[in-house]
Amino acid sequence: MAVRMSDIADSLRVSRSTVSRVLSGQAQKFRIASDTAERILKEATRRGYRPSQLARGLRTASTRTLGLVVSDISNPFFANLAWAAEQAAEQQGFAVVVGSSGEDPAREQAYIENLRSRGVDGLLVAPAGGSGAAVAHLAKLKDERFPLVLIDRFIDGLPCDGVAVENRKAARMLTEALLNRGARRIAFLGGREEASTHRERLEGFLAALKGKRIKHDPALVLHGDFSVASGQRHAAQLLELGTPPDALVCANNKILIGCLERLASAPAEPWAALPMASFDEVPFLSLLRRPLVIARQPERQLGARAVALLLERLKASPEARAKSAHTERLEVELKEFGI
Amino acid sequence: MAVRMSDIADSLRVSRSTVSRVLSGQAQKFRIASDTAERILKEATRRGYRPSQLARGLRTASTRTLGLVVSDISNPFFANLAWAAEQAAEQQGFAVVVGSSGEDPAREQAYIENLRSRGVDGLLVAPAGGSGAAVAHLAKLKDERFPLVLIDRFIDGLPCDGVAVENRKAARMLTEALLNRGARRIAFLGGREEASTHRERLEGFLAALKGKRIKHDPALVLHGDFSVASGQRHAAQLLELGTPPDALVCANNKILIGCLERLASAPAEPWAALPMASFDEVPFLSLLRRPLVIARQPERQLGARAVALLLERLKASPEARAKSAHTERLEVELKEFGI
DNA sequence: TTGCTTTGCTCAATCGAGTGAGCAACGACT
DNA sequence: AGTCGTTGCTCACTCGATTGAGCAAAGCAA
Repeated sequence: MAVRMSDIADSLRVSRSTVSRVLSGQAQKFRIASDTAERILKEATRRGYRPSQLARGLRTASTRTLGLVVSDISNPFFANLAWAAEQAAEQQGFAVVVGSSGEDPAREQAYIENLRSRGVDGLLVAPAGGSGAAVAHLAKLKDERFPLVLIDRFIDGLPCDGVAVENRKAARMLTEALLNRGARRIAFLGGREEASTHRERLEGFLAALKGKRIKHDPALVLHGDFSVASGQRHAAQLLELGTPPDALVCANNKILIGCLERLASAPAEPWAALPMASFDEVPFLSLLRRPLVIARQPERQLGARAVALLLERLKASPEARAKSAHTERLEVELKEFGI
Repeated sequence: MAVRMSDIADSLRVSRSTVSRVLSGQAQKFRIASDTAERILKEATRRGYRPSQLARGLRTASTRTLGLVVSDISNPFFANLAWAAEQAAEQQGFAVVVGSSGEDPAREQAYIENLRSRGVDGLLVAPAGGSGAAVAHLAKLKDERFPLVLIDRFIDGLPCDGVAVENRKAARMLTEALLNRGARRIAFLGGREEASTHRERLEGFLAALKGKRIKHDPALVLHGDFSVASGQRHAAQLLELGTPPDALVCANNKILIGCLERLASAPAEPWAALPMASFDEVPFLSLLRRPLVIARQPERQLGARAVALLLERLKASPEARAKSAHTERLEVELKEFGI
């Protein structure tokens, strides 16, 4: 169906090798007459030749493709991350194939297997997280020296290249912003306990309280997953409390959304004007007329740096690939909303 | 590096053909002794054999992969669509590779070329739209009888399988909802003029006005693209108007977001309580305390139906592929918010 | 004329899996 | 003993591109 190299070779009465060399820009190196090269290029364009990446990948063991597995593509944070990664990769002539694990380690593993059998040259993974069996497939990648860069989240005991934000510091700053407003009884609406982002953000939260010598009420520290539903459950749980909190910290945007949705139908006092802090942006937070602090993660930078790290590993010699893990932490930007 | 068929064949002292036949479930058909088959399966599992999709795809000219090109993956509408398509395809043993064109026909074309050279069996495309050169690559696909299903948007003069919602009807219903609230001077905040979604929604809007014998003010019909920035520009433009509108219809969620953001700093009268209607959901619309009607598109159904149509075409014989285009229109669900 | 270099290509193997054709061994039947 | 059918495999080509090795022709020098 499609035009092949041999079609071009045949109709120009040259060998496939010559065509291949011209089309891969090696004409000079192999002293192909510039006249021949020109004819080949012209013919290739005329017939709309498109090389089969399958054949090329099979032969060269490289597809110039990266795999990206995020935990939830419907979260704009990851969508933007994916977009940024794609742009960064494209500049180096690499394509990116994106998959979403839905926070399920089994799906994540299936996706990774799938991508590898498709011959991706390297992987970017925002791991669903966990430990033991849930991350065994990631450990295996590392054993096999398969180029892997973690993004957004890390795995305990798996030293590996990776890029994430300063979660601890950011959470601490968010919490301190609330403390400075006079809050003393702050709740933490967390995500998946297994996720490093959850744990680091919780640590930052606790550190801020400790800094002000405030003992925290364990009933105010909640976890679930990073979903809207989880945010709703958290809010519902807080509404049951005898003594309500006087401020909230949400571990990500979806939790914030769920929480706000649930609180909408709560008694105005004290819930309507409760100061809140959260990671990640959400459309029109500014319209909510609520005291709100947001830690904006630099998605574009995260994506671009992760791709850069991965490409660096790809270029490195196999021996060099065993070198120590290089992890980067990017700064967040704090944004204040509301009255 | 990875385990190959011949590795298994060698260590079991059988031929690669036998291994291939066993692993592809053709053991019965080729009368492979069940003992041999068992040994092969066991060895394959033990060594963690993962077939090379590159080699397989090259040989069989099928990768059991579908390509999906959306116009903006950072829009949750498309993200959900992609997710739904992926789930639907997976059930039939197909994988989906997603790409985002960013509403740029040239990027869209590049993406499609790329996916085809990677050997996808078929394509789902939400076209950036336009006409002439901007859609020539889609027309070419059709000429070549390459399996293609449009999704969300159609192309004028390109009869082609596709799935979208009842845009006209939905826009008309949205507009009528505003008219029933007493609005008489309604503005339409559109998207890309080239997109069929824009045009159909505009038609529905105009039809509703006509139904009430209201002559529309051309100054109230705006277009740009389907972005937040565009929504902001639309709102700014309306703010300049001598006679402000008394209600708004937005062509999609991003325009709605941009518009609301811009209106936040507008004089309360009459902007604060302006009734609005829009396509697509956005988080916590319910919290906005604004009269608001939303046409929710059934993303899951859209994705699932599109995949079903595409797989149907794939199964069809090449001759049957020339059969007339089959387009489906799904119903939207209207949701009311606000006071 | 012989020998060497340079130019400009071609040959053929290779990547990993799929597949039509074929074939040896064995039992059964005439 | 010869023929046939069945069982259980193997052989070798193929997909489309890449690549090391090799080779004919032309140019040039001795």
